[in-house]
Amino acid sequence: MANIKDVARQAGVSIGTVSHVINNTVPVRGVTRDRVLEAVKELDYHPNSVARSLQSRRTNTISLVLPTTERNLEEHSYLSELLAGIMDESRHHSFDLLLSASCPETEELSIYRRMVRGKRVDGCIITCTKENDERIVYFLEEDMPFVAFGRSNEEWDFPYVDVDGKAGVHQGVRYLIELGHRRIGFMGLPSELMCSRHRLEGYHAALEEEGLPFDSSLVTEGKASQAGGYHAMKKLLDVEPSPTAIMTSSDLMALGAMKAASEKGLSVGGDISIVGFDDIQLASNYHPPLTTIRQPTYKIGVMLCHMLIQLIRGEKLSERQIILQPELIVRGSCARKR
Amino acid sequence: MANIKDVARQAGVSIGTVSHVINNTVPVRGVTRDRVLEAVKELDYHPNSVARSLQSRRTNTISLVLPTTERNLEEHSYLSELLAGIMDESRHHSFDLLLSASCPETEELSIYRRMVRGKRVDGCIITCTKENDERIVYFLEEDMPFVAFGRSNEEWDFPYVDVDGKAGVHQGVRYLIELGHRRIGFMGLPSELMCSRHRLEGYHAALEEEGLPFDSSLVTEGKASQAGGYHAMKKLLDVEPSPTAIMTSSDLMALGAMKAASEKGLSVGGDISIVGFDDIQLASNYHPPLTTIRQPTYKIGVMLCHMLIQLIRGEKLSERQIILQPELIVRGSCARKR
DNA sequence: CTGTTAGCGCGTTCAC
DNA sequence: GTGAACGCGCTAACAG
Repeated sequence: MANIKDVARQAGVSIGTVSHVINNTVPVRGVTRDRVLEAVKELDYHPNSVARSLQSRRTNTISLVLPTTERNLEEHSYLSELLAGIMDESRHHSFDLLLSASCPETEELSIYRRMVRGKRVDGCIITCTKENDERIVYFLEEDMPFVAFGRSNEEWDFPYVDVDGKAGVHQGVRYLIELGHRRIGFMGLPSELMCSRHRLEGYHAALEEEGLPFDSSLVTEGKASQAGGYHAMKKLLDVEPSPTAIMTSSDLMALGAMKAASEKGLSVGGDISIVGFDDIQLASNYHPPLTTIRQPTYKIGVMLCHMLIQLIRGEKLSERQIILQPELIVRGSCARKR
Repeated sequence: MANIKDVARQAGVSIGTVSHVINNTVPVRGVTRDRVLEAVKELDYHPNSVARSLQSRRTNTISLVLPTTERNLEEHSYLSELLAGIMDESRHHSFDLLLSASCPETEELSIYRRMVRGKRVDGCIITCTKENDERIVYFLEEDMPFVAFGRSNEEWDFPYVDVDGKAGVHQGVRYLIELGHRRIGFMGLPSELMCSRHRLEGYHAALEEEGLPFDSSLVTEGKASQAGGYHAMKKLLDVEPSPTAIMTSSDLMALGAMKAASEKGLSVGGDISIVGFDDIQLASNYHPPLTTIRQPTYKIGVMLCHMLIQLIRGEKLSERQIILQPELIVRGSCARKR
C-alpha cells in the first residue's frame, strides 16, 4: 500500500512537497502540484490517518458512551434519533464516531481512562447524567473536551444540552388536570439520574399549582423500558383508589403501561389516560396514538456534536449551557375524566 | 501527559524495559518490574494508542457502516439489538467500534476508502447487502477483513451471517393459510436488497405449495419503516377483493400496517391478520401482540463481530457462511379466517 | 535480563 | 518553491 514516500518518488519530488500539496499548507508551483496529484491518483494514495494523528495529536474522532446496565439498549429509546443527529453532524465536520457502552461488569471510568489517556479520541459525549457524576469530574480534571446530554451539580460549570424536564412534566400533568383528573400517577426513572429529579419536580409543581394532594403511593421508580412501565403500571393499578391518569417519564414506559392497562381491561384514552415523554417515532403510530412530551432528540444530537467539535477546535461556545423547552403533543391516549 | 519516556526516567530504566513490562513481551526482573509499575501508577501512565497503532499496524477498531437513505435510523429497527450484540462482543475482545452512516449526498464507497486505505480500522461489518454489492467487491479487492449481515451474489465467497428469509416468510404464509386465509398480501422491501428477494421467494413458495394463485396486486414494495408499512397497507386495502391477511417483511412495517388497518375500522387479529418479521422488543408488547418471524438479532451481532475479529487475527473461521433459521412466534395479531 | 536504536508514516521547521 | 531532517510515542530487533 502506497505511502507518502512512494508518492514522492513517483512524482519525483520530496516528501515535504507531497505533504504540502495534499494539505494545502504552502503554495506549490502548478506543474509540481499536478505531478504530485497525478501520482496520488495513480497509486490510489490515502494518507495514513494513524500516522497523521500521531503527528498532529488529533484523532478527529469523538466518542459517545452509553451507560448500560443491561445487555441491550432498549432503555435508550431516543438512541436512534440521537445517534442520527450526532452522526450527521460529525460527518459534516469529518469527524468519526467511536461508540462504546459501559458494561455492568467493569468499572465505568476505566473505559473513559483508556479513551482519554490513551488519546483515542478528541472529545466525548455522555448521556444519562447523575448527581456528582464521576465522569464529569474526570473529564474536568483531565481537561478533556466533552459535552453532556443532561445537567449535573449546579455549581459545576460544564457544557451541556438538556431538556427542561420539569416544565415538560408540569405541562403534561396540568393537561391531565385540565381534563378533570384528580388522581394522577407518576412513573419516575431511577433516582440517581438527574432527569429523574427534574421530572419529579414537575409533577410536584403541577400538583401544588392546582392544589392537589401528593400521594406517594402514586409514584413509582423504574427503568425507561417497556418492562419498567409495565411493572410500574401494575403496581399503580393496585392502589386504592387507583389513578385515572398516568404521567410517565418515557414513551417506552408509556407503551408498557398501556399494555398493563389493556390487560386489566382498561381502554387507554378512555378509562385511563397516559402521557409519554420523548415522542419517539412510534408514539404517533401507536394505537391509540400517544399523547406525549416532545424532546427534539435529533436536534439535540446535532447540537451536542456541534458544541463538542467547537470545543475541540478551541472555539468559543456561544452558549455553554442549553436548556430546551419540550412541547406537549396531544394525541389519543388521554381523555376527559368520566 | 506522561509518555513512556517519562516513565522510564522516573523508574530509572530504559524505555525498552518499560515497554517490556507493560506488554509482558519479555520477562523482567521482579525489582525492576516493580519500579516500572510504580512509576506507571505515579504518573498515571497510559500508552498512547495512536502510537501503538502506528507501530503495530493494528487499530483494534472495527467499523460498522449503516447504509442510510434518510436522516434517521428508523428503518434499521433491529439496530439497537444488533449494536448491543456487536458492542458486547467487541468489548469482550478489547476492540472499539467506529460507527458511520453513509449519507445520501456523498458517494457511498468514499467513506469505505477513507477507512480502508487510511488504515482507520482493522475490519468492517456491513448490513443490508445487495446484489453486485460494490462494498463487497471493494473489500475483496483491497483484501480488507469484513463480514456481512446478509448474502450477495452466490458465486462470491465471503463471510456472512444471514437469516433464511425465504424459510421465514414461507412459515408465516403457511401459518396464515392454515388459518384459512386465501387472499394473502405480501409487503416486500426495496428490491435491490438481497433479503427482499429471499422473502419474496418464500411468499411464492408458500403459495405454490398450497396451490394458491399469485396475484401481483397483492404484493407491495417499500421501506422497512412504519410509514412504509402504513402506505403499503393503504394500497393493499384498496384492492378488490381485499386480502384478509398480510405477511410483512419487518415488524415496523407490520406496526404501520396495523395502524392503517385500525384506521379503516378493521380489528387486527380479528378482521385482518398480520405477521411481522424480526421480533423486535416492541412486538411482544404491542396491542395486539404481534405474531412474527423471529430473527436472533442480538446473537447475529455477536456472531458477526466474533467472526470479524477472528478474521482480523488471521484465525480460521469454523464456518464462513452461516444461515440461521428464523422461528415463527405466534401471538395475537392473526386469527382464523371468518 | 536490560539498554540502544531503527523505523512505523506523516507534518513541519529550516535551510537552500 | 522545494527538500532534508527531526520528532510524534511506541515496539521490536539486536547488543551488551
